[in-house]
Amino acid sequence: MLIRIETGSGTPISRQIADQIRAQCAGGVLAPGERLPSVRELARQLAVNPNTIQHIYERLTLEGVLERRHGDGTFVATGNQQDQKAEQMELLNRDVVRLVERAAMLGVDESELHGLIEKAASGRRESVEAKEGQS
Amino acid sequence: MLIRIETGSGTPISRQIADQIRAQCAGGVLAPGERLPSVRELARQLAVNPNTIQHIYERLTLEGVLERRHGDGTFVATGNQQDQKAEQMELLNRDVVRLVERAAMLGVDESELHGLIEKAASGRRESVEAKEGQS
Amino acid sequence: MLIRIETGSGTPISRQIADQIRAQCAGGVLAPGERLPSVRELARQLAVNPNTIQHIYERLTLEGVLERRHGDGTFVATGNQQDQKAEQMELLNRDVVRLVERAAMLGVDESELHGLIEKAASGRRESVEAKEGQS
Amino acid sequence: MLIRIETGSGTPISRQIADQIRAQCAGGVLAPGERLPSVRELARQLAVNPNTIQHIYERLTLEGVLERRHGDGTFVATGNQQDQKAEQMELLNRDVVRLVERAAMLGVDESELHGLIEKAASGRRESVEAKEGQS
DNA sequence: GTGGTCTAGACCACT
DNA sequence: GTGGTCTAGACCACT
Repeated sequence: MLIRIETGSGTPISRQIADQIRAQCAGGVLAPGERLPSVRELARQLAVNPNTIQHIYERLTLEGVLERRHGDGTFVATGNQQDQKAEQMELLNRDVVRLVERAAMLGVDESELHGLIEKAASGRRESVEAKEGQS
Repeated sequence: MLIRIETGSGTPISRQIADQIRAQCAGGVLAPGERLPSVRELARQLAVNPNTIQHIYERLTLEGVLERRHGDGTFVATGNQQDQKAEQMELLNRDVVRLVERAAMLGVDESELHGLIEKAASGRRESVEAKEGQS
Repeated sequence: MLIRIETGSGTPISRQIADQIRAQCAGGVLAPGERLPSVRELARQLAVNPNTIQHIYERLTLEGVLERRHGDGTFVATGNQQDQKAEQMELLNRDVVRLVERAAMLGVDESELHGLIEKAASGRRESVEAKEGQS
Repeated sequence: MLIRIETGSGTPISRQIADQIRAQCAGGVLAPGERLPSVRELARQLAVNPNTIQHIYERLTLEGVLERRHGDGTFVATGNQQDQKAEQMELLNRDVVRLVERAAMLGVDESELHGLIEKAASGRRESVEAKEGQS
């Protein structure tokens, strides 16, 4: 599983991780029924405390995004992907609206904003390709 | 001064307000030397506790964004607009990068994202025009 | 707030506490909008770790039973009491069915079970009266 | 042997099964010396992992509820039925007390609770008669 | 080996 | 003073 943490961004790491798992489940990057890394394993990978991951998995389970099987593991919940995707799209759009407003306040117009998006998207593509080249 | 508060968005209102004042000062929507509403007046406008505005003004003064003149009022600080704008642009860009990543995880590609931006921008234009028509 | 913990019953204390708060909110013993003890205060009262209470309050907030206001306190959520009561009644009834089955396996018939209920209910009444007499 | 498993009730299935065997041995539904189904047979009947049954039989043997005869089978232990019944009755009563408290918190009084018990008991009788009719 | 509960304690953000 | 996040680590239950 690919999770990126940005430290010192103000957003708590647990929220960053949860948001990314939620998005990947809703978007299908993580398929329904797929097994997630164990609490300890993901904690090791991301170099965070196992309790933090435990907390995130627990929360996402309550939300219906994940399913936990005691003594077995944690899995992407099956069913209602449609609803989850719709909800995530709504949240994404809300953030787009906020971004546009902040940009306007800074005197950044729409075309400049499209430019920033483009640059970020191409930067992301390169970074993903680099990762894939590694493995 | 135009500030929009989004309740229930997770982001504390004091941070929402401070971020918007910072952006408007950096972007020139609020010009250097311009007088801001009094603590009480802004609190009334936004329907928040005056203490909250008091703390925001204090903090932004420490950051060098605002200037308080005892017995007179609070003003946009003069000078170093350039630095502030650069800093705000960096923060904006960081959020753009995050947005692009979240979109990608949701299976939303770059062109769809441009579409969302466009819709939000035109929505914003209409809402601003409506407000201007009122006053 | 009146919470009773039974140690050594197999049921984790966090579940015992959460169940009782849920029932009291659904039943109206705790009224909508009412302030709950702070995390630290309830932890002290019940002699459990504050983290345990934090966890319980967080979970009940996600469930929509409570509402937390940062820097202010924790409150009984307003609205949908009806649904909550119905849900709690269903859970209670499920436990009644289980109890009846276990009793049957032990060779305890319905009338004996009614006797046990009666004794427990009168025991509870006395204990509550004693508590009220104290204060 | 009649065992009912309720999935998704929070209580682990191994505990549900063990509790029911214990209750039936204590209550005499399973008589002292009576042969239990083999590990594999019971696992097949209940559609659970044979390992789970294996552990349950082991544990109940340690508790003195069952007796395993190598190369022969598993049997209800002889003797000390009295003690077992007393212990089970105590556990049942403890659950009755808890039920009464939860009901009280929900605003359900004693007479309503008797009604729920009655309904559950008559529902159980019907279901048992139906099963007996089948075989 | 997997998840579940609980304690202990630090540091931060908000009103 | 209130809630929010995070680390560290113990012990238990389930497969």
